[in-house]
Amino acid sequence: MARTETKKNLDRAQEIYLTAAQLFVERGMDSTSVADIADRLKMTKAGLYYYFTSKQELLYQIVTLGLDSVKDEVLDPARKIKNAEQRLEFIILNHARLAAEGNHAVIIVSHEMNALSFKQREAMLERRREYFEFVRGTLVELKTEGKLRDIDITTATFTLFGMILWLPRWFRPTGKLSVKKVCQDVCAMALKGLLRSH
Amino acid sequence: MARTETKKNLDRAQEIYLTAAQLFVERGMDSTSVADIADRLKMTKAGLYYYFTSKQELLYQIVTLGLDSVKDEVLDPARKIKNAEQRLEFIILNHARLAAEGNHAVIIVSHEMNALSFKQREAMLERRREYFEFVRGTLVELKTEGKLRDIDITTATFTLFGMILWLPRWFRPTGKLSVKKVCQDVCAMALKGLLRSH
DNA sequence: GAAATTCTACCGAACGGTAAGTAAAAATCC
DNA sequence: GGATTTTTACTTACCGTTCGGTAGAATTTC
Repeated sequence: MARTETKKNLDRAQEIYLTAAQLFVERGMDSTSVADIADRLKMTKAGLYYYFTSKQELLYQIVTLGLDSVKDEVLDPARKIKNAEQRLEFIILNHARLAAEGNHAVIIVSHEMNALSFKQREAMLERRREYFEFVRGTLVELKTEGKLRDIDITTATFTLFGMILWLPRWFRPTGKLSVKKVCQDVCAMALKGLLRSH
Repeated sequence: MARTETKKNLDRAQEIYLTAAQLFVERGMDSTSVADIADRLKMTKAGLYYYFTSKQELLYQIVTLGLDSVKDEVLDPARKIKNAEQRLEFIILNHARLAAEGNHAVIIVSHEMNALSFKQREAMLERRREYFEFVRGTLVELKTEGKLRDIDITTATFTLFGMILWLPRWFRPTGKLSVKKVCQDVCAMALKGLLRSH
């Protein structure tokens, strides 16, 4: 009756979340019906509801997955880097990599959130804010070191995110540009835009 | 019965398009029902259908409005600027201004297009492509002049658009940052990121 | 009074979600 | 270790609501 969190169950749940995430990125959440998700997984709509209680909760699970990815692969490792300039470079390169590789759950975090409940949205915004403040803090450090150009730090932080988060909109890993090359270029452009030349 | 394009009619139609555009930006197109648009305009759903034949066509009208704005206020004036560096600065400053001021029709152009028909989408993508190629061409010019940094030009163009088009996601003109200041900062950051220092 | 504009009242389709049922696997009992 | 019970992982069939869209009447404008 109620769902128990066995290992196998978690694997299947993740598979479902990732498939849904892919569809949400492809066509948007509102244009993706629960039946569409079921079709791609070759099961029925009702079968899906064994794994989540509402479409809203499904979205929340996906968003959580995306936030976990950024935490594990960008935020936590970056915290260990003392030097602010090196840290900034690490953040840009690795967040850009996640975005360029087409990690659907990560991509959704910067998109759909109107569909979440108030509490869910607050929880998610808080985690996002934590990450934002960490990056902004790195820029503040660089400012006190005299390395940052003379532009508003908040504007700089948001605009940096714009450069990174725009990647999934145009970049396809199948083209002639590699993920690595494109991340390096975005990183170079961002760093030159942010830091004084010396 | 059928709609004639009188002057007054056009004014009212534009008012309706802009109100719809605002709602589409606020909540997304799929989450905005035609009845929602009618409510904000203090009329009924059926009354709205006097001005367009389908929700799809309404979106297309809005997208056309947005593309016209960019053409009139960015593309056409920029074509008259001979110097590539000055032209690039003009493009960034003015496109950023449109985005930061909250021109809803302009904002939609970079968002919703899955909802369009194939023909509509092609027509709109063609106009967008024209603008993209113009900006890219400016970067190519700067490259031949030896002024551009050593990064892939396509990546540079898309990333520049990311910086500009991300603006509406975070910036609100009511805060302590002015539209002018934020556009100048974004422009400075972009130019430093793109051009060699001399 | 004719044309332009907006309303009332409704339709059919699609959607999110649920109730009831079930085959197969797993766990429990003796 | 064979029989019995329980749980897992779904399915079929359906419900209530909302949505885009329409026909035709009513109202407003000139």
